[in-house]
Amino acid sequence: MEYSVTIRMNEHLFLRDPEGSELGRRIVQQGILLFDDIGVEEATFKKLAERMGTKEASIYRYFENKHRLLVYLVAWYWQWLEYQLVFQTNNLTDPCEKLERFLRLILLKDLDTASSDAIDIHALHRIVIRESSKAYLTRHVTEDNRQQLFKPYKDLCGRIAGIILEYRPDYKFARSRASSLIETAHYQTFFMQNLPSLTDFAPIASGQPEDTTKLLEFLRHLLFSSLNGK
Amino acid sequence: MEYSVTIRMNEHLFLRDPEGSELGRRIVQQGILLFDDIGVEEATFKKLAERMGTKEASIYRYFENKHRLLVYLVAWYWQWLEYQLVFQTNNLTDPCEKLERFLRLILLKDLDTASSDAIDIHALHRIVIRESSKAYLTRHVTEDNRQQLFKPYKDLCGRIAGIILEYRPDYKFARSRASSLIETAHYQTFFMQNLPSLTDFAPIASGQPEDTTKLLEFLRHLLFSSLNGK
DNA sequence: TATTTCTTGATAGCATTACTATCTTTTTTG
DNA sequence: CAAAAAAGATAGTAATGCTATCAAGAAATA
Repeated sequence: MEYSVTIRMNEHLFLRDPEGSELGRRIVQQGILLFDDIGVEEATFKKLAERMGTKEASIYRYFENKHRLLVYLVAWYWQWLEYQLVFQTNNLTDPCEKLERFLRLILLKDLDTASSDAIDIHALHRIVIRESSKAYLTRHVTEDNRQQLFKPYKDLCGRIAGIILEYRPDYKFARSRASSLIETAHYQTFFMQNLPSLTDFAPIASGQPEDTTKLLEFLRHLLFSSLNGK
Repeated sequence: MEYSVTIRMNEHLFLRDPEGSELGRRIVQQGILLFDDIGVEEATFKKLAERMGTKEASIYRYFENKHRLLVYLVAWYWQWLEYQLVFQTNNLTDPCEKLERFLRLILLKDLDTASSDAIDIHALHRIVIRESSKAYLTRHVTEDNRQQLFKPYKDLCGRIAGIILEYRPDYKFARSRASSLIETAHYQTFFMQNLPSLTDFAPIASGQPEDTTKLLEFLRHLLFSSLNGK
């Protein structure tokens, strides 16, 4: 699986391109680990700097603030995911199969964990589940949106909507269906792990690596029942 | 419609019961207006105190912090909604009709806006859409959950799941279906208003009172296609 | 009615956060 | 090698998120 693709990011996401220097790359890499460890809320640039052996001010040269770093990471994730989708489906013709591939992808199933890259994709995935909605649930969505910060997410949704329309050209809710699918995957994962009584996927034993098989089945059921309905 | 029902709240949600004093009630009432005006992120107890003509310290006597106030408001909303659901469906026998009622309820459709109560339910609804997921998307979910802070949400989901099972006793995902329905209603509303390209409900003209008719149709379609599927 | 208790007001203070500014040293690059 | 750019180091500041204390007024109780 191709991890080390250089993903070109929107310039509004940063002050100085973190891909352009060793320090920048470490900010991203360690930022992911910090956010995953203690959560975005508890994280500060000071703590990140200490963890990295650098100074707060240096990080501020790359990212305007913590929120922008989060938006950057989430955008990176969506671009990465879209790339994976394209890569995994470009030899497929059946839209049904493409959707199935995507379902597995958003749950990060069957992914070779040998991350050659500096990015810990599983940590990033956990951040996306817990924190990504905070990237847009703010007062400045409109402004951020104007700066195209959510373009990667919209692009991905657009692509899924496209596959849905390949499958059912007359489906009326392709975009809402796509965004619902993604969001549902995320908070159902969160609920399963943290508020299991809101789901039907209670873990067999606590401490067990959680089983996404039933969740996948649920998502598949939801998606295809809506697309196959009269 | 009964607004002025006294809703009994979990004691862990506050330090001193806000229902028990005039000041307390004003904190809740004005808290809703402040959160709605400037968002939870921008809100502080200092600003709330200034707005109310009281002191920061007085508010701290009622609520541990801003987050707890948010959790309180959201819990209140869920209890209110469950009450409305019970009230509106206790004379119905058809589970299908009950679900239809609920769909309209989560969108706050056909509600007599003559709020006799001090609580501005529309403002609270907007807060729930924008901020409620932040009530549980934290590092201390587990602890908060142990204190039963999310019980109202779980109770409501449980009730919806119950209706689903009335309708389809063999449905395997009643709880996930219920929580998905609620969450989908919320962020699709948010997307419709803020990131419309993620939905199929683009407003006809900006500034127009947004039309939830198509969203309602979408939710109905999603719900019943999954329940009626083979 | 007197008194104790409870509630709120008023003021102060403190550690942390979220930056900004400046200056020096190191590294890169033309 | 010179000039420019990046990073390190140190300081500082306004706002945030509290906690503490004490006095005044209101309410409950003896």
